[in-house]
Amino acid sequence: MPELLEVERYREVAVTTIGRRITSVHAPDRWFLKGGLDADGLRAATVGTTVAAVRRHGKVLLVTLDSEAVLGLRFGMTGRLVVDGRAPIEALEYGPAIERPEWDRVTLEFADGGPLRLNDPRRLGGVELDPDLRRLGPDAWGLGLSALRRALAGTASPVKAVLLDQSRIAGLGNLLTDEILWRAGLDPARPAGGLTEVELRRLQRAIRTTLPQLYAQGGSHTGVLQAERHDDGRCPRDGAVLVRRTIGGRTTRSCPVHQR
DNA sequence: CCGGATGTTCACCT
DNA sequence: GAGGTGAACATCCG
Repeated sequence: MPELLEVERYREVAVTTIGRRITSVHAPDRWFLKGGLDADGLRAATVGTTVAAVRRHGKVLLVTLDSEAVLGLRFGMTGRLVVDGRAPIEALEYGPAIERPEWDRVTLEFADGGPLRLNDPRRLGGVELDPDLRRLGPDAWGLGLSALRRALAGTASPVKAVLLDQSRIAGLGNLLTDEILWRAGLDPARPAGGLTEVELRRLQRAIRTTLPQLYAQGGSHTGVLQAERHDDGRCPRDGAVLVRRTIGGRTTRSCPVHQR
């Protein structure tokens, strides 16, 4: 999905639906509804209610209704949010530039204003009623040192795999994780539980500074490593040819010189 | 034509 | 039990 920076932009446009009453729901794709939810159940839980709050945890957008039901919206890799015809992100980095109506997986229509649509070509996202937030770790934005220490403790898994694990820390995806580890000067394959206190501080600082900076620049793909994500890509810091590996199931690029 | 791409989940191994 | 791998979802792009 979009990583937490992109979902944060979705949140900003979604808050404009607060106070608006839902008049109808379209959910033609059964597969997109998660946790045993079907279109009738979604309709019963939402139609006639008013949007009371919109917030984000990790990569999940949470729409709270005045019935106290909560809709959890996930965007997979290619999910777009469109509200009142406004798409905060027109084209995702790895998604199609165009938008087709048949890719609208869930649509909420309101008594006033245009609809909220989740448009997802690849159907990797989903919508859930009352998602279990206990399955998510603390949000990566503003993550403190003690929370990071807790998240990494007690596992020999590669630090990158742990940063990607949404139940440990919520919000980081593949691009952000590579960028953060590059900035922290840490090898993504290092066992998470084996970091020294000094390294933990470096990592926490990289998380704390990278997220607002890339957010201000326009998203997860605006890191300095992004332009070098190809064969023969070189480290922007010291010029070494970047190493490409699979860690945590994802393509990982890192500098063999300064990431140790 | 083939392989891979900001993600999650699950079955199946080791 | 902890981790890792591959498949599935479906489309676009180089």
